[in-house]
Amino acid sequence: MVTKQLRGSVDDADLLRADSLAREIFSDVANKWAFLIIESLGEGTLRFSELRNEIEGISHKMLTQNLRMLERNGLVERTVHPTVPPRVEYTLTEAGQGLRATVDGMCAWTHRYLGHIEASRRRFDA
Amino acid sequence: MVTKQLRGSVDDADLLRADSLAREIFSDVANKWAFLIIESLGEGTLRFSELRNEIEGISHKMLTQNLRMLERNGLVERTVHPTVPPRVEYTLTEAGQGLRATVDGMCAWTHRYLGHIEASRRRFDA
DNA sequence: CCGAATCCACAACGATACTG
DNA sequence: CAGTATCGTTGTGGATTCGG
Repeated sequence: MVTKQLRGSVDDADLLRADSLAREIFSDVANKWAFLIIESLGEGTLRFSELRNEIEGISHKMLTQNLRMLERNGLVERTVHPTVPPRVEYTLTEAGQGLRATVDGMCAWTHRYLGHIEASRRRFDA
Repeated sequence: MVTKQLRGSVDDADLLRADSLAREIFSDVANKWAFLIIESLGEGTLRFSELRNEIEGISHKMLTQNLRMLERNGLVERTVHPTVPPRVEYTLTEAGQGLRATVDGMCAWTHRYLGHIEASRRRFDA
């Protein structure tokens, strides 16, 4: 019983830890720049400057910041070619590929309901 | 030919408009609170206060703000019961249900790669 | 119970300049 | 070309209060 209680509390602690971690990951990854980066890298490896061109409106700073974050969470792999000028390439890891389906799903959803949403907005704004 | 040119430019304009709208929707919806709200409403209608309890750490303000935004975009329907005290219920529309799959996918992904991510973080932070 | 408005601390972001 | 650092501005988000 004591064992069970102990086991129980350990499991609870683990669950709590896992939950807070999950929440943290959610906060990191569920933002528009991260999604757009993943979407862009979905088709293959890209250089920093290529990403910058691909994703309209993203600043140098936001791109580096989000790439670091995605790298830290293991969604993106960064490889530096020690040439001159330097060449840095980014590619999705397996985990990153795993999220691609989600992001693609959201893109599809957006286009599917575009008209719907536009209409709803007009109604609401009146 | 003129017609074709005209048609062409109209289509281009439409595409541009659609793209910027899509981007706008992305900016609105691809944030953690919106996702957590959709996830919570996935199981059925909830009151404001129930949502507040369900979603740990969300402030009164963030909840109202995001609910308005989701309502404006037609993902959530808001129904007020004119009782006293007032009772306000939120429920997913068809469009909202459409996003549910995406959000669920992300939740599943998070739990699937939790260990992966934790390890990657430890590596990176060294 | 729900929502809107106010105030304010602090984080996000863009621009710029500098390094390898 | 890619990354870091700094600075100034804007905006976000929490706490609180008042109103329906």
